[in-house]
Amino acid sequence: MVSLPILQFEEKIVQTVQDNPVVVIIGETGSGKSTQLSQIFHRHGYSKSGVIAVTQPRRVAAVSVARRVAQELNVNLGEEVGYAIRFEDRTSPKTKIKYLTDGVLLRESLSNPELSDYSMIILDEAHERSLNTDILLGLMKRLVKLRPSNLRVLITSATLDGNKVSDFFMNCPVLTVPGKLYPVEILYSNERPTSYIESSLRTAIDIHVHEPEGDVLIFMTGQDDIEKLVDKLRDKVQSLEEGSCMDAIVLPLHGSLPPEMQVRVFTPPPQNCRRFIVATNIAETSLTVDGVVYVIDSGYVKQRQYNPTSGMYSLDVVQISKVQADQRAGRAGRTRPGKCYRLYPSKVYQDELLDVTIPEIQRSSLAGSVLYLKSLDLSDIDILKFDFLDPPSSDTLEDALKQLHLIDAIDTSGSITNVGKIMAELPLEPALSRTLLEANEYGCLSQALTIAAMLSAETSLLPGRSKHSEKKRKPPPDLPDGSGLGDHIQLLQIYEYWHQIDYHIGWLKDNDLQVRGMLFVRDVRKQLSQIIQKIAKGNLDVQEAESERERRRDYKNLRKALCAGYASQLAERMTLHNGYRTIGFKSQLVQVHPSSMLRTDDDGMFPDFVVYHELISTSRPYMRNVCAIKVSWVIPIMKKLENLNVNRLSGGSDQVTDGEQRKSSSLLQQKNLAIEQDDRESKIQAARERFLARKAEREQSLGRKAKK
DNA sequence: CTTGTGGCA
Repeated sequence: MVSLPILQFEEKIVQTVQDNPVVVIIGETGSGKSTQLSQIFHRHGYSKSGVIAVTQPRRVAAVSVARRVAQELNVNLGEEVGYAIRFEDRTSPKTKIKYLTDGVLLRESLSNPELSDYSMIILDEAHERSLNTDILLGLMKRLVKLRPSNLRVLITSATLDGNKVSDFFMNCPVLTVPGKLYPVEILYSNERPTSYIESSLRTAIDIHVHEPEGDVLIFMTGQDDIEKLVDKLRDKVQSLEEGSCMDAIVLPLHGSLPPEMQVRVFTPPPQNCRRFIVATNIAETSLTVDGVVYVIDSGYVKQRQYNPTSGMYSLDVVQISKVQADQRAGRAGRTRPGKCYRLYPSKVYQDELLDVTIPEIQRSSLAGSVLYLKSLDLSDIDILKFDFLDPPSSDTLEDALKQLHLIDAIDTSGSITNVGKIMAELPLEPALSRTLLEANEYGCLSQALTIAAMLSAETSLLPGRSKHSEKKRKPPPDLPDGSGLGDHIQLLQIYEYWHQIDYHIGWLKDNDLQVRGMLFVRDVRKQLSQIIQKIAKGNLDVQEAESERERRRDYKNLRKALCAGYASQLAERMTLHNGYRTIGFKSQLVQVHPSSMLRTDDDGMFPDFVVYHELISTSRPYMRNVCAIKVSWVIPIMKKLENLNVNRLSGGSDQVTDGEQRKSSSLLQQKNLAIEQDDRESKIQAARERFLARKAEREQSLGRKAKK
């Protein structure tokens, strides 16, 4: 503990912080910055005038670091040293050092914009550049001007962008604290491999045969590649001559692995046995595997990116940045000197890899973040000019404004509305928070809460189609089917059934539903209910009786509420086939994702209009999680689209550009088209719906009986 | 006719 490098710099750090409102600390791995900085300033009296806050990008980190600091100070966790993460606040009035996720700090800033409880805010791991960290960086820049005398801000970062952060904070001082990593020898390939699975395999076996003991960590891009390599590696290791080298264990490691499989990497291997851990970038920062001496770095990573013009996400394999490459290499030097095999030439590292990873804020939809910033009521700030360390493109900001306007969160001049203010208080995507408010008007809040919670679950809850299993798929054993109306309704029905059987875990397992995910959903739903009750200052019906629901099997009100929430995520079916054209974004042809529960009518056709939760481009552009809606609900949204003026939303000039004019006239055509369709098909549509509803009811009651 | 890098309120 005493040997932590950072303690040798204590006086220097304290002195610098005393003289400067913002200081950047470059602390390499093992410097002890996460546990020591807070204690240093606690010792020097900074906790007398307020709490010292340390933010972490991840919940496990906030908890584990707080635990360690409490131990080192020999106090009970939750008293002088505490932490706060979603669903769990372990702090008390005695708390002087508080570890929290940056998401929690953002929420706190909503109710107390000056964050007056804190005398010092330490943004740890800022180089990871999470969306939340980036917003906090912008807020901190304002806050130190508001509280120059009684707030100190520390930002920890990586070597490669310390100066950039310093520039952002008016050339604040940068202190570098060495780490405690052992040297890592970097070995490059002569050329880029044609298949990096094969290349990883060769390198791994080479290490196994020729290098002394020590575990091998291999970075791959995703689950598929990991499974392939794990299989090949196991085969190869088995085929090696008995006694020619030590034993080997091959372990996969990625986020969709069940927790009990993930923790296997924490049990040390038996004597004279080498472990190969084949991992995604989860092992870059989130999980630290002890005993790794060799790292194999493919040089690639999977990244999700957002296209603001089309509203479409894609998951692409891209080259890592130098920061990531260095981070990966560092994983080999935690216990003793190690080696890192980069499966690309040094020239690629030098010339092609970006210095730092493109921050998340430039790769995501910003509707939620923009709403958040608007709700802070920073009167002097035009959102397009908000001072970000790396500003998002104006396309992304305009897209966010447009989406927010379509769901009534901001008015035509871009100011936040009362509806928007309430929405911002809910920890949800704007589409879902808007749905909740609308559902409350229609008397189906309880159902909407469930859907919002289900869609908040980070990973997919439903069973995926396993590839190696037989092709004919069995109908899902017990799962409801959304009455054919789509995936939102199915998610609702699944949760409601689980609720009825008292959250029985066995039922989840029997139906391949993720237990962890569903428990998370239950927590989220509870939290959302509490927040919305508090906002309404009254008794909202968040736990509607089952008998009530039974009478409305077509979920009409609920679907109407979804339509309001997803006003910017509409699609219209093509006349002759089941493809859809998106409305609102640059119009594109998209398909209903094949996993969807949306049902076709007797002619094999999907509904004329749907809302979708997400556009994702994989093998083709798909809508994931769709819900059938009626054309009459769409008309008012079309009208709004037609009158939309993005320039005004962003507080710019009122003049309509040529481009805007063209856009709105084509929207007008869209609208007319929709009305024609309405006339032609409304009767048929009504008949279909009645039919579907009846059929669904029949099936529902049949399903129930069969179970009993 | 088929997706899931990693996080967070």
